[in-house]
Amino acid sequence: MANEEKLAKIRHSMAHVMAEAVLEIFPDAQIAIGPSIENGFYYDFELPRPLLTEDLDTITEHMKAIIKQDKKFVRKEVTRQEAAELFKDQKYKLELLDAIPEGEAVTIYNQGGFTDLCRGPHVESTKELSADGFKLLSIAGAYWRGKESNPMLTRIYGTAWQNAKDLRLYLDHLADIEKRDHRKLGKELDLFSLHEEAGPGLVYWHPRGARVRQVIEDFWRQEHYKNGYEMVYTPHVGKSWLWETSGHLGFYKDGMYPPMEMDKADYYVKPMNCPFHIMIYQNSKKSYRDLPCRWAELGTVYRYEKAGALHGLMRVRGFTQDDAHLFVTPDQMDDEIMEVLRFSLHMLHSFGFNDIHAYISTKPEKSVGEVEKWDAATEALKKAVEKEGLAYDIDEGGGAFYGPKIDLKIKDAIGREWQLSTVQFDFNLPERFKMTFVDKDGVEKRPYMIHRALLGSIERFFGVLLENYAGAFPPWLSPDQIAIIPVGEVAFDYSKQLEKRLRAEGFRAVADLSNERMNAKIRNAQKLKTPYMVIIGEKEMSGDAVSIRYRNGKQVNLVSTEDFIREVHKAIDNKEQI
RNA sequence: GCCCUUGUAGCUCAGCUGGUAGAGCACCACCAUGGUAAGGUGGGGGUCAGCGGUUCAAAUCCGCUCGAGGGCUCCA
Repeated sequence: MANEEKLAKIRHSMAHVMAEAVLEIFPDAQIAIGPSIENGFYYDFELPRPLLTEDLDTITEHMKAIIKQDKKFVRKEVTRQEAAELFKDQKYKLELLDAIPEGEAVTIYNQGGFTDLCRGPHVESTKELSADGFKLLSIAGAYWRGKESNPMLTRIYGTAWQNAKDLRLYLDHLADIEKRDHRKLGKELDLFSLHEEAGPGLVYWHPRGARVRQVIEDFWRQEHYKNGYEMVYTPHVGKSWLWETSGHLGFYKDGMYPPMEMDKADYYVKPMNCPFHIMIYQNSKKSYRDLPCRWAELGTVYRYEKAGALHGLMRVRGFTQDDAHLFVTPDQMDDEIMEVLRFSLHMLHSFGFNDIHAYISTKPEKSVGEVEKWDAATEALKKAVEKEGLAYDIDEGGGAFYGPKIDLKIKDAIGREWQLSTVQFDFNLPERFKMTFVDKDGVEKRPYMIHRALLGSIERFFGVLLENYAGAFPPWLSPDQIAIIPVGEVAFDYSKQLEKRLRAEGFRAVADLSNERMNAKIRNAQKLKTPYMVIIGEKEMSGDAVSIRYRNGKQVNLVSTEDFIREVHKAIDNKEQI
């Protein structure tokens, strides 16, 4: 922790050094804000011209020179008038000064050639900064104070560490992230594609990607049946009545694809599945005996995401939610929430995610539904999280206007967090659709409605899996599980028969009978990250055996085919990574 | 939506300050029949994202549009 504080000081000080360097190069620059952030720092400027990547080199040179001068960071408390005088040419600083609450001390830091309005803290001197422990990474635009209506400033991002070695490690980490990029892997492994000419943000699943998706979906359905859910299918479009009733046309219209007119009615492509599930609920009068209803659907929805927000599979315009809605009586709520949470964890664990953190979001200022309901629901969420012994944070006031929620974030193989599961109460839709059930006392009451998605969306989840495994899926998920590689043409027939035999076992096996040398076939299977490559030559043919080459390069020769089949079954059944 | 960057063959990319396009991989054909990460030879394939402008001449310069990348904002 002390180390984190030290790094934060280094990074914040580095931001000041960068500001000084930028002012040396552009004396007329307006400086805005420059904090330390995770792994580094940034500073926002208003510059006389756009920055080029080459400028980063120049700025870096200036920064190194400043660092070597062993400049002291001197803190000083000043009056507002003094500060206003000091920053009279810096409009953003003056705005910041105005924003400091009356009565609070105004402090400045000076490092010789540069003074900044800043509350600190900083290192004592630039000699504590490492001239080769930092790197300027990128130039970006950022709104002044994060407001879309404000001017766009130029932000320079950098990373800074205590020494060159730590910087090296971090840059290696960045390279690792780049290698794992699901967009790149998706291309290399021939899993999916996007086609701008056919519509941005819409995903095309290739055969190899579709195989993985099938495995995920089959598993998902099977587990849902095991856990008391029913599957439903609902339409992809609905008349405006549906969206007016749900309220989407009122507050979410911009997020929806525009309407199609037919028979004098407007039809909208669904951005959510909920109203459709409610239609099923409304189809008959419900008794407390019918509840809880647990209805699940892999529902494909379309949303108009802003062009700038689209990102590979992670943020798209058409995606499939692994959705379910639970309609429950008030006294079923606690148990149902606990079950949902338990089930979520089970699913995440099944896919190899064991480092899970929960975030509970509570009632925001603007909300619908009675306070008692909010309290009861929030309490149910907390109890469930505590019962599962999950680490959790509470985001006070961070819930949606219609109900509190739990989000689960997992950590992937290289420590990045991804939000997958979400469990949300909804006090809005049951009201709007006037949903009821008849309770024991014969009185019509409102059911509680819970939305939940365990994997989030199939597209995004697939992207997370891809990055987590760096494309090397464990055998149970791998598009191809076994590549059969004949040494020469004499082994082609045998290889074909072996392919048949392995497929009969349920394995995704493919014999490579192409006009290539064995070396090239191994290389190709290796590039596709196929977990098992089995080599078939005369020795194997005569002994009903295979020689296994694992994708990690490990080699086991002349294993009996029966033993190999058992081994693969075991790995698949146990969802092992190899 | 905004800022910066960017758009050359299916993929990865080269093409200096303007003179009507190249490589490797992939694909096709032929030869080679091969024991653990690319065998050889030949061939086909591009209105240089689109539209407009400057110019004798534009992949190259300028403008607009569309898309992509990195950010910001947004993600009820």
